Amino acid sequence: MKIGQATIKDIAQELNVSASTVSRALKDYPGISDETKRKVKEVAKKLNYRPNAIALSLRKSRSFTIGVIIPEVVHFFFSTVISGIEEVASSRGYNVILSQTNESFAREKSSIDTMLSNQIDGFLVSFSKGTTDFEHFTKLLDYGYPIVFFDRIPEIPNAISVMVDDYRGAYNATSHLISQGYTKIAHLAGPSNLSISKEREKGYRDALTNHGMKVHPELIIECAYGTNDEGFKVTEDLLKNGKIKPDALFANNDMAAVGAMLAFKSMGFKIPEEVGIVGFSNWQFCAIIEPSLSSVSQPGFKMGETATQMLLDMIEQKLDPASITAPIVLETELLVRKSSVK
Amino acid sequence: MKIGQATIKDIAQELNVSASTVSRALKDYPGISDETKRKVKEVAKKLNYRPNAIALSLRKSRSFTIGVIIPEVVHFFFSTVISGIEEVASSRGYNVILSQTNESFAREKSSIDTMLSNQIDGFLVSFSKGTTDFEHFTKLLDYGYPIVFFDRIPEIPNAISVMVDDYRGAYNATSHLISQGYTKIAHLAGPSNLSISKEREKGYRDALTNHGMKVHPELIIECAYGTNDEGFKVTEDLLKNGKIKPDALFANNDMAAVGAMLAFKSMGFKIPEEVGIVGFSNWQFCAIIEPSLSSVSQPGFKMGETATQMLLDMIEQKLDPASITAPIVLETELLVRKSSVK
DNA sequence: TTTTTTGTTGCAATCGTTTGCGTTGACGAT
DNA sequence: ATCGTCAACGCAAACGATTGCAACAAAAAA
Repeated sequence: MKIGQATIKDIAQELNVSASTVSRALKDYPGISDETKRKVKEVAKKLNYRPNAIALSLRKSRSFTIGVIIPEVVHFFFSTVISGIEEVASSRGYNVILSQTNESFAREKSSIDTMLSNQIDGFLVSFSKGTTDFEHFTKLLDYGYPIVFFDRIPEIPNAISVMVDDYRGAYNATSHLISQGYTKIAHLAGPSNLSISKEREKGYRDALTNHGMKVHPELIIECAYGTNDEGFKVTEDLLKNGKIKPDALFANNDMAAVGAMLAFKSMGFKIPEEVGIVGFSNWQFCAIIEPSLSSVSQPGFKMGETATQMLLDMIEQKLDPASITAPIVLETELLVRKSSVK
Repeated sequence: MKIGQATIKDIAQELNVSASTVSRALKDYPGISDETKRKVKEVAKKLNYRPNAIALSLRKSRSFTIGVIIPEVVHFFFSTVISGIEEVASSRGYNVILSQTNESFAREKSSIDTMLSNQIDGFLVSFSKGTTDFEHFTKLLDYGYPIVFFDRIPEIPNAISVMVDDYRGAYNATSHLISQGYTKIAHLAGPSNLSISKEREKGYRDALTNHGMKVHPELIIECAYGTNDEGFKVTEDLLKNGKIKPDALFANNDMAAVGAMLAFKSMGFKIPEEVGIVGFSNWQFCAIIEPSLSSVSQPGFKMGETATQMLLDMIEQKLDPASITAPIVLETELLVRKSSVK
């Protein structure tokens, strides 16, 4: 009495033909009379026949399902990426199975394991902050298993990845602050084991240097969590105890930027008149807070789309992984709002 | 050369026993000598054996996978729910396959179809705004297919659903505005075909009535999209062309509330001194905008957890759907911030 | 020694579908 | 009458795992 239970055999029985004939008739194979094809299709429709994808997967060792490994779902950028992934996957007839690691290495590994048992056709991965050992990925890559990394990309050979131009985004953001006349620009950096953090910091440093300004290491502070509170605390601490008082700040992410903004405000600084701030990611709230927060927008949706297209092309052998030698880089856009314009 | 390719047969061959023996040995069935069990497990580990979940699904007609149908992923509340779903599912050994409908009825139907072919064990559904015909659900329910609806729940018999107490949330929010001395409270309502919108509007109306205030229909405006811009526009229009000028506003969702807030500000009103505002959902930005936005927080994570627990219990026959006669209602919490305190 | 019991293991079917190959019968050509 | 051709279809194995039943040996009971 279960749903969609009509099988090829049921159709076969009803018409007194063999299962093979039904299978071929449904797929318009040659060697089946038009008459039979007609009848088979008719009965199939009558019985509401729906091919059993599981049986198909078993036969073909293909599941038409891709696995997405992501640190957290409740995150504006990542949810945007997921959205892009889902759009492309479903339009190309693939299912998306989702697993969030909550930034835990152990969960990342076990997720991959269970997905492998489910005969996933390929992986879309943004690894967790806790991941420093990449053997579970390299092993798969060695076997030729299709994987596309996005946003957080590993430093391993032959890995296919899609990223945004973090360096240039950070460079532009910092240059913008400089052009506005701010002179002592601090940086709230991200976790140092993520390449995106390093790239952003490098962009920040190079922008200063290229504009003839000095880089003060004490103005670069790592925010491991990237939360509102953390941004507030480190900024407050910097203002109270630091030797150099910054008059601007470029943050690795928007949440930290907001925290910093609140800290500056609570210490009596006026934004943007006295202090300029720029964030990264362009979360939804950037436009609606007071003052509105300038930010580097990342094309999350496009990243999801691009990564998925590539993965599916690899799965369907339309794309040779060896032909991709460098990460795909998507451009960012600096959205200048009130928080950084004097 | 594919990964995880070692099958039960490979183990069997290596030890010169039959596949059945291996299967039983791995599951510690009685009737297999300890010696054999030991050897089998040893070889299994050596070959990195991983049971093929697809083959298992076919055999047992169970996929240990649940399907989640959701209007959109890029939405704070829904992403929170997904997070809760994922936590419970993975802790109980289930996979989550995700599909977003983008509020389209057609996609909702086709998603369900493909998931059915994938032998999904059950559904977690929040249907789209475009859904008015529920036959695709009732048909499944009639067959005893496990479904749990969340947040947006249908008015069909025997449906199991989890919702938040929208009525009480709205009632409390409105009462709070009244207690602060606001007298002409407007309401930005949600799409009228969603029960959550109706409940919230009802809570708003009842709060007014019970406090001896009149309900002015011209102060209730439907916002079909619930966006920032829409909230801004309708509020601006209300202030410019409306007969009654509101001095407070309760919005069906936070985005619209922010839009309204910006509209009030742009017309020169001071918040909260002259105008009080309360939103719904407690999006992340509520706490960081200026003034911070009072809002009714919905337990999204808990909703995901609860719905998933129930679904899995139904799937595993630990819960008889017939024993659930009313929707499960989760409590909301009114978070009072600056936007509504004179 | 014969029979029964017990402990281990294998055979084969099953889940739903696909597919290489063999079979059947009709028909035209010789 | 015999052969070859061809269209139309069926058989059976395969994908990987599970499981009822049968089989077989050795050990215990008769």
